[in-house]
Amino acid sequence: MNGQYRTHTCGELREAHIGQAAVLSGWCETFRDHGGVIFVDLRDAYGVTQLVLHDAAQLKGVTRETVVKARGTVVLRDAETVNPKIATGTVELRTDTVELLSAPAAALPFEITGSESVREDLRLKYRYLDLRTQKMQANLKLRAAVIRRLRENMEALGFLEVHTPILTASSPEGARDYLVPSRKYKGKFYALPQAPQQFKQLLMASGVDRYYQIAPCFRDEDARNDRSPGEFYQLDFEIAFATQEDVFEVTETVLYDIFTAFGSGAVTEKPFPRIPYKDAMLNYGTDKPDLRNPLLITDLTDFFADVAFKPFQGKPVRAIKAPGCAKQSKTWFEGMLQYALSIGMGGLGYISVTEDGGLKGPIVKFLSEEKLTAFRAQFALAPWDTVFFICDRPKAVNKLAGQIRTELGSRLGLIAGDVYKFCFIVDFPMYEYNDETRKIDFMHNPFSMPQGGLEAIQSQDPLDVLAYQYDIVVNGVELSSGAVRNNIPELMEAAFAIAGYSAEDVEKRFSAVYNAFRYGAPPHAGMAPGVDRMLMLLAKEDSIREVVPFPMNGNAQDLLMNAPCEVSEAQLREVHIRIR
RNA sequence: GGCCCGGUAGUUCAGUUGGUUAGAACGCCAGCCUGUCACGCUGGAGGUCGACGGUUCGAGCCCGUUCCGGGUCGCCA
Repeated sequence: MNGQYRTHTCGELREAHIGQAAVLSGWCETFRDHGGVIFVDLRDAYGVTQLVLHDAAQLKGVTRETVVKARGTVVLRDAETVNPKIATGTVELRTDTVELLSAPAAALPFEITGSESVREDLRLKYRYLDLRTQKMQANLKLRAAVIRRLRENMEALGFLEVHTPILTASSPEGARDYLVPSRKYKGKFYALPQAPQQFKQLLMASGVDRYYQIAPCFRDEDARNDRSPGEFYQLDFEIAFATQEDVFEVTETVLYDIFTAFGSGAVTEKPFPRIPYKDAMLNYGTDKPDLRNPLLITDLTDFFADVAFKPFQGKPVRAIKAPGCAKQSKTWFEGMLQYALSIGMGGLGYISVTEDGGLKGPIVKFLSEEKLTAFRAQFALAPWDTVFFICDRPKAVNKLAGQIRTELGSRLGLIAGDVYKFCFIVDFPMYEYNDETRKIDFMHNPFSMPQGGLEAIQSQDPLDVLAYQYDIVVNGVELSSGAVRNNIPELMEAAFAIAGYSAEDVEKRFSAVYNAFRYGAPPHAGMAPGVDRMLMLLAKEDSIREVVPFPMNGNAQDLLMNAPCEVSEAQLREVHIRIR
């Protein structure tokens, strides 16, 4: 520090500095004017120091959040006036001169220390004020530290960082693209990449062995609490000559390290559980299960097949045992029923175990003695247990059971807070049936390698073909999809043919990758965990916007910079666009 | 794009069955105060109740339209 603006930061002074002359610069956070003595909390990025003045004239023109330079002497505070809440609380700066370094700050649109409870659009419009809070400063620092550590991890594992283009070609599949009009080529457009997917596959064909990048991704889709509109960052990586397990090993190593280093809770020990998609849908009712929730879903379709209970006849039935739940009040059960109705269920049946071990509930009388015995045995029922039943159309029953499982978990307080439960979901189906178009579509990534290769594509029912396609999930949040890629042009043609694409379509739509793979492409696989979602989990934030420095609002507007905005006629003319 | 909820002071909110001059807290302004740290005390300013239209003797409140915000579903290969 050159001493012109400061000799110390506002977080630095301690008892060792007593008696020294010091110069501090920062924002005036609060004033406490006692007439004869005035206290000012001076804040900078490193902390807060109390200034003591004896003449109000020294503060002429100084308002809250005005930036000033204070010159004075470090003095010890009396024992009874020590402030244990701040690191500098045993000392203060007896201030001789105060000099304005900014214009006097205008009246604030909201109180900075209370910004968390302010309307989000107002916080975003004045983001530079919002970012002054301790919490947002901490989130900025966390973001930098996590990204630095991600890089360190990937470098240590031998990955090569490669930057791929931001201005590239529109891709026909997937999310809506952000388009950029071309000036030199009338009627043509660049697009911002939804992900560097094709580039990283081209890098594999280029002889790069292990690629990674903290990659910006752009998608013109509507926002969610865990989904930024417009743009977000992924830890994108791809490995040549790799199997699914090779990718898992990297993912486990990096995520375990990051969540252990920056999280506040136990992290799943390696190896993370691998759960087949089909099992996840059956046992948890979702492909992104929250494993903190101990409740499991059981398939009781066969059990009820010969039971004369009308609502369950001819439909799949799922059950969830909630230990001790029968002790809940009637109101509690009412609340669960209301929730079930709100998600479109017809009702929510259940059987409870009474204190003396008896079974009660409207369904009991439809079950024979043998059935009841089998029921008790299957669920190892104890007094006060409750088993809930979910019955619906085959398309809906798993999802509904999953929602009931989640709701029961949270209403019964079964979700532990300080723990990160990871799992891989594996063996996703390659295709799914689209009810609307009555066609077979790719379920996830069309570039995934079908399990069983060409033979499976040619001989199996397409809806039975699995892909080397996987997700990494933590606490019910999907961090990323990934896949072993299809690197054989002939197999790509066959896989696309099932979804209704001709070889010409494939060559036209994905010409770069398709052509590259004709000249020798190694087998490869990869993944791309979302950085913003990681940060959201690590910072324990409910909204992804809390960990993004300058996020757009939910309607994809930048309220600070006023984007999107109109542009001049001249600009439009240059890029051959007329607005109608 | 569908559905649900909301819009009252700079901010966060209250506002009863439609009824006198629309309130509180914090912030802001002025004054007082020599040990506070969310300082305290006294006083003051600050409102097109999102907008437009309607019902009514009378609308912050009821109805319609519209704008804006939030959530959710669609969407996110």
